[in-house]
Parts: sequence; C-alpha cells; structure tokens
Amino acid sequence: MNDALKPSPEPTLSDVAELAGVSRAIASRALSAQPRPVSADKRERVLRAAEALGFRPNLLARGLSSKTVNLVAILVNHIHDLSDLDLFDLLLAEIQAIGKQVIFIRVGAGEHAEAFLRDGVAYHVDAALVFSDFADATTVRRMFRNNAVLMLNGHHDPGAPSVTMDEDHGIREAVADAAAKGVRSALLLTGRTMSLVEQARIASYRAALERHGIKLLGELAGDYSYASGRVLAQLIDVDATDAVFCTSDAMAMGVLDAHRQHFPQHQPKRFRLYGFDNISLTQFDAYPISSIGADKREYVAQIVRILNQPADLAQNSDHVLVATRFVPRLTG
Amino acid sequence: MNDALKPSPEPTLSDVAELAGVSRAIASRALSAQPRPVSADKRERVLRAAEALGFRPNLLARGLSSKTVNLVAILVNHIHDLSDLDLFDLLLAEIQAIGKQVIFIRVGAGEHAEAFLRDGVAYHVDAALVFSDFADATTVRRMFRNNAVLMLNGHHDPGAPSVTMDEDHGIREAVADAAAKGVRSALLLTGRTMSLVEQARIASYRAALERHGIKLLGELAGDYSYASGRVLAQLIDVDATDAVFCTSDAMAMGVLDAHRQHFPQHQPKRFRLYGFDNISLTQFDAYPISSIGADKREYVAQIVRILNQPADLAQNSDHVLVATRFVPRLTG
DNA sequence: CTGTTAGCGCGTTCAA
DNA sequence: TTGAACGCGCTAACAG
Repeated sequence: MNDALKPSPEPTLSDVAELAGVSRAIASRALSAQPRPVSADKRERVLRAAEALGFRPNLLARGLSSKTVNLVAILVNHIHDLSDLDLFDLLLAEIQAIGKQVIFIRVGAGEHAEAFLRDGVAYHVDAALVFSDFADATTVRRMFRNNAVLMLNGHHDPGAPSVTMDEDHGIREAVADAAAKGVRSALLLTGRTMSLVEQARIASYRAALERHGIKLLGELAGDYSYASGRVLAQLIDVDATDAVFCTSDAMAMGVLDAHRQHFPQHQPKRFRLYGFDNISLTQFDAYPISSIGADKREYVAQIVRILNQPADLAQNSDHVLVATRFVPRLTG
Repeated sequence: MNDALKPSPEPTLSDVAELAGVSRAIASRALSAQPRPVSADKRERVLRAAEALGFRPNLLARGLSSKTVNLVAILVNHIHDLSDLDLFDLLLAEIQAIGKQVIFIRVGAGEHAEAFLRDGVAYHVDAALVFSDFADATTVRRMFRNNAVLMLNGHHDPGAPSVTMDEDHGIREAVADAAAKGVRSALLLTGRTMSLVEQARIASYRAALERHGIKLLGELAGDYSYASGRVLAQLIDVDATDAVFCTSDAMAMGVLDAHRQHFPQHQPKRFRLYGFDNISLTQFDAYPISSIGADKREYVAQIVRILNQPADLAQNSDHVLVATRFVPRLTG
C-alpha cells in the first residue's frame, strides 16, 4: 500500500489543533476536563475540530505525563468459583462508573504471580485490587507501585488499606441459630487451609461452636468445590451429626446432593446444613442452603470509595470491615 | 514531605543504562524480548543493573513508540450468566499465556458502549474481542482501531474476522435424538430475541423440528435466566408436550425445578427437557439437564490463534466456526 | 556492535 | 489568554 494513501488512522491532538487553527496547547486545554484558560471562541473551534476528526485522546500517552491512567488491575487466582459471578459483574460496573477501566489478571493457583506480570502493563496501573492470596502484602506492594495496593484477600498490612468481610459476625449468627435449634454436635468442611481467610473462618467456627457448647466432631479439608463436598459427604456420620458447616456454598451443594434423602421437603431434616458466601444459586429450589454472606453492594461500595480517593492509597491505611449476616433457608 | 527525600519510586531505563555504564539504546536492546544486537558483555551488565534496581519497563511508554501495548479488550454485556464462568477463566488464562493482558469492559444491557469507552484506554488496545451484541461490526470497528476487532457475538462482517459457534450442528443432533425417542411435539423457550445469535438459534430449532416432523407448539420468550424459565414453565401443558427445548441451561433449570414431580429418577419422565450451553452446573446431580455445547477449549484456541497473528487482524477475515455437540443427560 | 538523535501523543511549565 | 519548548519512558532510525 502506498504510504501517501494511508490516512493516519488515529487523529492526534496535533491534527485537531491544526484543523482548529490553534496551537497544541490550546487544543489540550480546550479538551481538558478541568477548567483551563481558553477563550470561548477557540474552545468552540477545537471542540468542533475534535468532533469532526473523531478525535479520541490516547490515554496511554496522557498517562505518561500525567502519571495517572485511570486503569485498575484486579488480581485473582481464577474466576471459576460460583461466588465470583455475583461479585465481579457488580465490581466491574461500579469501577467503570467512576471512569476507570479494569485489567483483569488471573494469577492461577500455584504459579507465581510475578511470572504473569513480567513485562506487563499492570505494573503501572493506578491501583491494584488484590483478591488473590498468592502473596503477602509486602510482596504485592513491591510488585506494584508502593502506594497503589488495596488488599481484599484477608491479608492485613500496615502499609496498604484493606476491605475485609467480617465473617466472624455471620458465623456467630449461624452457629447461634443452630444452637437455638438444638444442635449439639457439628462437622466442619473447609476449603484450602493455606489461605489466611480460610484460617480465620475456621477459627471463628471453632470459637463459636465452643461458646455454645456444640461438640466439633471433626474438620474435613476440601477445596471449596462441589466435587469435594460430594466426596467428603461420604464421611458424614448422619446419626451422630446434628449439623454440617461448610466454608463454601458449592461444597454444601455437594453435601446436599449426596444426602438428598435426608432433606425431605416437609419433614424435619436428618442434619442441618450451612454453606458460605450466600451465592445467588442458593436461591434456586434445588439448593435451598442456609448460608452466610455480606451485602455485596456495600462491599463493592467500600472498595470503590477507597479507589476514588484522589490521594495516594497509602495515605489511607483503613482496614474496613464489611459485616456478614446469617441467611436462613430450608437446610438450616 | 520534602521532595529531595522522596526517592524516585520507579527506576527508568535511563537509570539502568547509567548504572550499567551504557547508553539507553543498549539498555533497551538488552532488555528487549526480541533478539537485538548487543555484546554479551554489556547485555550482562544491563541485566544485572536492571535486577539491582528492580527495573520494570513501563509498557505504556513502550507502546507509545512501538505501537503495540500487548493489551486486549474484552467487551461483554455483563458477566452474570452461568456460562460466562466456564468461558472467561479459560480465555483469560490463554490470552495471558501469549503475553497479553486483558481489559474487561462491561457494556451493560441497554446502554451505549461508547459512553463507557469515552476517554478510556480501550480505544488504543491491540485488539478488541466483542462478545457484546450492542452494535454491529461497523460501529465496533469505528470505535476501535479499524483493524483490531474480533467478532464473537455472532455478527458477521466482511471487514472483521469472527469466531462463531456452529450451534446449528448441536441443535440438529439434539432434535434428532428427541425424534428418535418418539418426541412428536415440542415447546421452545427463547432468550432475548433481539440478539442475532438467538435468532439464528431459533431458526435452527424450527428447521430441525420441521425436518423431523415434530410439531412446534409454541415459542415462549424469556431472558436466559433461571427466573424466566421458572415463570414460563407454568405455561407448559405437560400432557400435550413431549419435549421442551430451552436456549439456555439456566432456563432449563428453572423449568426442571418447576416440574420436579415429572422427572422421577428411575421412571420415564413426563416430558423431555433440553438446555443450551452445557454449563458445568449441568453436571451437578440436581440439574442433570441434556444440553448442547461446544468444546470451550477449541473455541478459545481459535480466538487466541487469531489474536496471536502478528499481522493486522484485518488481513485475516476468517469466519471460523466451532462445532457444537449434543450432550445427553437424564432429562433428554 | 554501538551511541546519538528523533520521535510516539500528550500535559505543563514559562515567557510573552 | 497564548504558544514555544520541554519532559514523561521508551523504541527506531541512522550514523559511526
């Protein structure tokens, strides 16, 4: 193709300025969101020229000088948990609502995050939302710019703000409810026990059960998945167990399917079953599982609030807690 | 804070070059992924200096001159469909595997995508994967750089390549299976009928049913959701209907829950039920729904293959089809 | 193989 | 209010 025939596909600020008959600086100011000194006349000409050319500012270039790109990274282990569906759609919408865009980074289960970020744009985003628990806050902050990390994985760190679900609150409610209904013995099905979040969850269950004099028959380690709940369900002694607490709804779904015969619709159930996360699936008829969860809207609102603060995130080392509640359904 | 005390937080290529005692160009080449002429000696010094400084290239700056940012945008309406969970985790992993990162853009249901992209980085990504069906290919290509659009929403356009599920194939298999089992009459539960994909799906069902002499009792318009399946299920005349085809698994789940009594475990069912998408949930005991779906790995592989071609996407106006298959389960 | 130079597109001084 | 000039961090083109 002849170079002379190839139109510059992306009009730049210079093109706009030229068409408007002003200097680039004037064009820049006229197009700026902030109020800048430009005569009304020229501003009008610039805006029309930009419109005519279909000009769209290159925000990568803008970021180079302004040091802010309106880009946020979200670090996750993966996105195949059912609970992710409820969260990320909302989170995405809200972040976009404040004029930022989202780079999604999937770190993977065992691998090191650094490998994925190697030569990655993500190093220079405005902020990183860390859901992945692959590393402690110090490591994460070294990977990103120091002041740009928001920890959402249950890790605390004096250097970075965090928003954490106060899971203990909901767990206490659930266990109290069970105790009130006569539960005297319980089994706990757990997820990946390396996770700090999971460890805290387990500790909460232990404490709450002890507080109510409920005997903890054992702790079975799963991986949050339906399949693991299904497998571990075989180990439940239905006659001796008053309640089964699972640290994910998916595991509870597996348990429920393995013991359908013990959950008749209109009779007392053989044992009580509790999930965790309150995913929207538990509203389906087939899985009416009592659960524990936070108000996702409030959780996301807290994240966005911190994100929206113009000051460096580091200035704000809030450790925000979002309350969780017990949500009773048929199985509980 | 005293500016003099504030250490430059991000070491630049200049810092690396200075420490290594070479020019910036040398440092740039030594750090480049592609093989560039640099003496082994200096390359070593540069790498060590970069390591010592914790240097990470600013890819926004790199993109400014190299015209490629290794950034891909994914445009979706939203991500709360169950089928999204299976797809996007895999897609994300594979795109990252070829060294690109992903900007996720949620367009929303009715709103205009342009509003979300206004002043967004996404205009300047290397490629846009369009799952959202908010607009035709021409509009999308005008929004992004002309040659950088991959249509995945069922829209075809001579100017942009596409990867589309050959849904007709799986639908023919499913209907043939139903016919072989004696189905003579059927009902169709549809999703958002404005969608091109959905229109094609409906046309396939009509054709296949007619081909086998199965009477189409009616088409009921839902919105892909469990709730809509639940509601529409009330309209099913169980005595007159041999089979219910749904254009999403979630709707089929709703139908199943509404008619549990007609699906006994070990007896002939009152009517046959078919979903669509073959989401992983249909592997759960409670929703053993026969479905239609493509091999997600192949689908994603095709997308990544096109993405990975160094030439402009426009050079490639392939319209790739990925086959779907009928997946029989209990209800079908 | 090396270093210098000139941009990439934009914001922001600083004089005028 | 304006515009020339500089810098953001990096790569590419061009001499050496």
